[in-house]
Amino acid sequence: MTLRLYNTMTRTKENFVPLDPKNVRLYVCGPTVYDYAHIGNARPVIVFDVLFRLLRHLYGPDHVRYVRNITDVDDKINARALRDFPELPLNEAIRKVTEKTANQFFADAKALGCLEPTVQPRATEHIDGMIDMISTLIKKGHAYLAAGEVLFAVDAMADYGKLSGRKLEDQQAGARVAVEAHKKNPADFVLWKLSSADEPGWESPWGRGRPGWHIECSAMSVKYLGETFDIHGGGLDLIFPHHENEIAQSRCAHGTSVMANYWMHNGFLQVEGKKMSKSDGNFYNINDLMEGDKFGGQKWSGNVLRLAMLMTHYREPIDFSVRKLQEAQNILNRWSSMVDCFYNFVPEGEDDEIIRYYENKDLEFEDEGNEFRNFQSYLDELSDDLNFSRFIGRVQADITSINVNFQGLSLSRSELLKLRHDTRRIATKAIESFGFRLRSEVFIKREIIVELINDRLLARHTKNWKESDRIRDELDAMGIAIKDHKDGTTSWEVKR
RNA sequence: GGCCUCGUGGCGGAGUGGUUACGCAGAGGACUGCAAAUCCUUGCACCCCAGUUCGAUUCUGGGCGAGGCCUCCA
Repeated sequence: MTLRLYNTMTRTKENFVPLDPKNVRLYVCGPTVYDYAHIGNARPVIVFDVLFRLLRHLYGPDHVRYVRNITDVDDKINARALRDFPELPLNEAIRKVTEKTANQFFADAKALGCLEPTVQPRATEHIDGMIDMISTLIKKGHAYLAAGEVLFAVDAMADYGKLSGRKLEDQQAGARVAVEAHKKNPADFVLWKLSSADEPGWESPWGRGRPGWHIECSAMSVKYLGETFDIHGGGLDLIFPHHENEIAQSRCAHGTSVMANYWMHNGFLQVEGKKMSKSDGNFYNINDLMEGDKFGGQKWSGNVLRLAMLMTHYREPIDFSVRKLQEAQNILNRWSSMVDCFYNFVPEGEDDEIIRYYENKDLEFEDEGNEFRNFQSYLDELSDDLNFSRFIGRVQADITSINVNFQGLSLSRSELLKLRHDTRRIATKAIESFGFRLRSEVFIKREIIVELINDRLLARHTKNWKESDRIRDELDAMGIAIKDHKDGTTSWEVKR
């Protein structure tokens, strides 16, 4: 099955054909590091991680290049630096803010089960590239100097506004674009602006200044992906003006007809039915949800946040709610219990004093399975414009089928076991290779557990239910869940 | 005002010109010292109106409703 993606440029789903299958190239607009990432920021990070992983499966892990930038030059950063570190020199204060924020972002992305992009370039390390590009634009007549700014001239581009379906006249008709005297056209946007002594700045042919917002992505994408590449992604709000302006800059500078062949945009997020905003008190950082008890009075793992985010199709608006997180938690518990049926055994041997369940081994990507269950079918679900709901549905179906007898197939017992084994293994591989962790990581002395369970078996034998329940609670507090079976035995597993 | 997206059961969500996934939650049952887990059974829907059609939730038009962008907010 071919990969189909919704392309904002054409407003239709299209078959994905890479420019070079040996080098599939994806660019996604990353965060501006002035404050910790909120859960709205988490959506594109997770969505495009799924796309990245899918592309890696389809074209091979070494043939996909994913670039996500860090915007570390921005007036909001300056403001934050002045507020948080007034005693430091500005440059130092800015570095403190961006370092700390970027590191937290990396930690958040990792906790959400996302792979690291191939390259994570920082804007401040690409100022030269931006200056070169601006010079080219001036030389080609697409930009001009006015009142200390270098501005992009939208009138010098015939099809400006194609991505957003917006005509210049419409915007002027709306009269919402501020008219500034020095601009030839009110829609012209800044490529470079001069900095005062107390603002960060770099030397340039137009004086000491700093870049406009849009130019950085054009400069970094050409450096790492070339003049034309495959997919450009980001949030819905970036379509205009950010992506529109990126296209204008890149195409006019390089003289190309397209910047990227496919433009993908994720939908927005609400919290408990309302737009997330600081003033409404429903504003949450990713970290708040994982570390604190701010949302629904409990901590939510990156695993749960990831699934909750993917339960809704990436282009649809999503209502982020406690109820949704609880459902995601329930689903993951079910998935995990399936895994435990197979993986949750106590390794015997001399060095098993410490039990370690979670194995962080690399997953293999080759297809495997049988005529009923195979890994490819999971990829097929996602290949329809990242339809993760169908992926989830397939996991559920496969888990259910593990308990089915496959009647009518006249299988032998060993064939049946093999079929179940395959199903379980493939489902596990699918889930884990899309960023979820089903196995827990715990370190507990095994002998302690065994001792407690033996004590409890003794208590149950003498019908000392009070003591029995007390031991069960004690194990529970250690993160161990137990099950009593008909035959009088007790098994246990690590809680998640 | 301009442009764009979307309206499926209590909730999340597939999908389809006709027989209406799946999951969560709920109800009933099996099992259990009580639990947990698991299994079985089960109720509940396609925003409104008109059109096309033998037949529309699915196609077309209109309406209503929701959300987004047009303000360097993912």
